[in-house]
Amino acid sequence: MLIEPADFVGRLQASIPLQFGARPPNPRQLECIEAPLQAPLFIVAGPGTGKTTVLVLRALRMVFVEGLLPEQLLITTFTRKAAEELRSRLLTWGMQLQESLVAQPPAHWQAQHRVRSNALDLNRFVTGTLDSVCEDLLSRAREPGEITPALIDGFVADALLLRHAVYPSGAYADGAIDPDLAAYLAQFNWQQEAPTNVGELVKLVRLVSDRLTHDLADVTHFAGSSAHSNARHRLADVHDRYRRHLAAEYRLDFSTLEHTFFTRLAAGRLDRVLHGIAAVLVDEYQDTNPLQEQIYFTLADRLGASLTIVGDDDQSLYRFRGATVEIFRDFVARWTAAGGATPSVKFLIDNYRSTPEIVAFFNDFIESDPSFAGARVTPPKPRIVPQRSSVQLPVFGLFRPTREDLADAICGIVRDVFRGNGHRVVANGQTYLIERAASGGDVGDSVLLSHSVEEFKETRGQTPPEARLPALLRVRLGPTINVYNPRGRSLRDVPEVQQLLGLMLECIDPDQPNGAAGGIQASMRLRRDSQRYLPIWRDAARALIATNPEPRSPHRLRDFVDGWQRRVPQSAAVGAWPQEWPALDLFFKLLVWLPELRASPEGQVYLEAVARAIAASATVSNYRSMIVFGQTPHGQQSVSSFISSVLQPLAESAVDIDEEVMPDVPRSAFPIMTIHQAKGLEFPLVFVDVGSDYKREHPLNRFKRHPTQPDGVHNLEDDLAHCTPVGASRTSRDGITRAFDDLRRLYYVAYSRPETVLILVGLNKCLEVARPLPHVATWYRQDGSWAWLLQPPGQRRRPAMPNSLPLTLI
DNA sequence: TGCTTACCACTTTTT
DNA sequence: GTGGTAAGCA
Repeated sequence: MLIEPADFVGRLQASIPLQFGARPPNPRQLECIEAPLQAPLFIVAGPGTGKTTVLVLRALRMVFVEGLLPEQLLITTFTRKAAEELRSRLLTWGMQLQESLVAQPPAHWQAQHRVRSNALDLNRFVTGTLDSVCEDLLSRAREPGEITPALIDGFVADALLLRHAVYPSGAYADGAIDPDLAAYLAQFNWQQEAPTNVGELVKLVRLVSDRLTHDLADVTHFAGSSAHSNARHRLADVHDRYRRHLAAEYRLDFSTLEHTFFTRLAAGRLDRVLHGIAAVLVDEYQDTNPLQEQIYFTLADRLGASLTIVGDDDQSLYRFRGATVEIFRDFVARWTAAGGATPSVKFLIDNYRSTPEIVAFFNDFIESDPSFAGARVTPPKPRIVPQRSSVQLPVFGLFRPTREDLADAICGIVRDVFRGNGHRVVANGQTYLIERAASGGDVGDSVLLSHSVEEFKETRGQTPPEARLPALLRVRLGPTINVYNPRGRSLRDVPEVQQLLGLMLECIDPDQPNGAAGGIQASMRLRRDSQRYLPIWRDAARALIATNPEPRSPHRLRDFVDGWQRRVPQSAAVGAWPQEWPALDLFFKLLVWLPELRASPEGQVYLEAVARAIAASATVSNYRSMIVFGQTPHGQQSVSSFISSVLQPLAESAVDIDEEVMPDVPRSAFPIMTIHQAKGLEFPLVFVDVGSDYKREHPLNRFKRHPTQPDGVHNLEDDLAHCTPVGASRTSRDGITRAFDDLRRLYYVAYSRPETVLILVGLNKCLEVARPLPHVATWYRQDGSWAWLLQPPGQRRRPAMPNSLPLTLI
């Protein structure tokens, strides 16, 4: 024992004082940190209660007090980002503890303690997402002569699924999808539409196949069901072919990675690499799937490892990828049924993030529909207890007649708060002042959370796309305040990216001497999106060239492009045009004329995505994204190769942006994010969009506010219920009810993000009583009744306005 | 209250 | 393109 149990907390406070706001861990947190290792520990932790902190401190206690080595701890979480955060805290706090031991050795220490403490290698904690840990351990468990399976990404996996399973099975033949299969799969598609092309077919087959794996389904049983018998047999065949192909080629996709890990683990083939693991700690357990649960159970069982589970059933958001909140909800029962010792259950309910008003709001929200109670851990975690003191600001509601008015109002608040002296609100005879933090508050302290961050609604007719709230904010806040919404627009639609891509295209593939547009491009058979976008990009480039942008020396943009088109060097110092030129180099040279793209945070995200697309093509294209000189076949083919392998995917929106490029959202820009992205984050000022899109009660948008039918994913769960062990626990609540549960959890996450100010925003329509717009976010219940509208006893007439608003309208 | 016509809306997330 | 709700009118 390096540290006496009683000394541990003291040293924590001394060495990591800021974490608890110079306050010792509260008694509940301490109980979780110190709970004995023998029994599994199940922690239900509400938002802002420091659950990751507790997990990290429990891990450190295991090392410094219980005497485990870092390499004996396996700690997993759900996303890469969370995993990085966890690891960084383990390292920094662990090192601070180590330093405190050097500076002030405990009284009982002898020489051996110092040696042991110095020998502790905190880098050897086994941490990561479960997938990354599985991958790592599988490759370490490799026997001599055995081939290490390679992990493939979703794009490659789908290509293999199509080629080696869907086609050979006959599910798609003579240009048509097996009608039985299409009819069966329709129920799992959103809006219940049958797949009409191979792309949609693969997506749905992937959905079912992955789910069969995640749910540990009995595939024979699945195929043998009487309903949709043909389709099920076909699907089981596709599933089987795909998995056999992957196995034969030593490849793993994400679900087979976990499954392979599980089977080898159960067969004892991983005992060598897992030897010594004494504790397994899992964060975000509410998003665990059945296969992952069995991995954890088997790990704990085979290794006799101590199990610590942390999560919040009310914050489970990942059903679409197999997350099964029931596994968390029923953990105690499932664990004991599997033969485990009775777990110790702890609740963390002290919230250090939000003001009492905000905590009361989300507490009331989660309890506002009695039908949700059955979705929660029993007994449910108690109401969250606010620990911050009030700053005398209620939760606000900002509702306006039109989207434009709403955008204006939001902009006014953001400007007043971050560029002015604060925003003053008079409501209910009171004056409230919303101010930025005295020490360096900036726009990045606020955020707009929305179901979708898309800036434009694609309308199918000829009408121009309609601007959504994020687009209106971008225009109204600019140019003084930038918006940070890199996911709001497809790369191909961003004006600056269009200029860049157009310039590249103009350089490598100029018009023919006779004036025909894009010589080589014109000769290629391009798909529809490319035919549409390539000319748009060229136009954007020409318009930019025409403005003669800075810098104009040593040469103008026009001269640069002209030089490239004629393949004549600009500088006399360079003799002839090189035999081949890397496209990436052209890309970087052109950036000189695109300062916006280089300077803005969004621009950097876009640039990274385009650069990655070019680099990726270098690995698949024959020309390695080189542009070859001359009117030769190679010269032409290198250009057409670039167009088809780089520009075509960009035109088809097949290139994803990666926000990890920006480790932190820039402080000076106004961030807009989906609620999913905001999970785990906190902001002083949060706008939650509860209804900027809904002009009327319309059936086509009910699914995102008050569903009338289950979503595809709920139907899939129902359909597979009979052939998977976890099935019955899911279907104890029917599909439509689970759809409501999901919406409630989504807005619970949104409402628990703010530290100081929460403002619900939407159109006036949201508050109408005469023509109601049912929405879970505005506290409508599943049965259609409205928690904001109380019927006074004895009165027959409904009130004209909601009369039980838990927020202050501004 | 019943009928006709105008209007509106058709995701999101990750390993 | 489609299909249902809102709103106007009798």
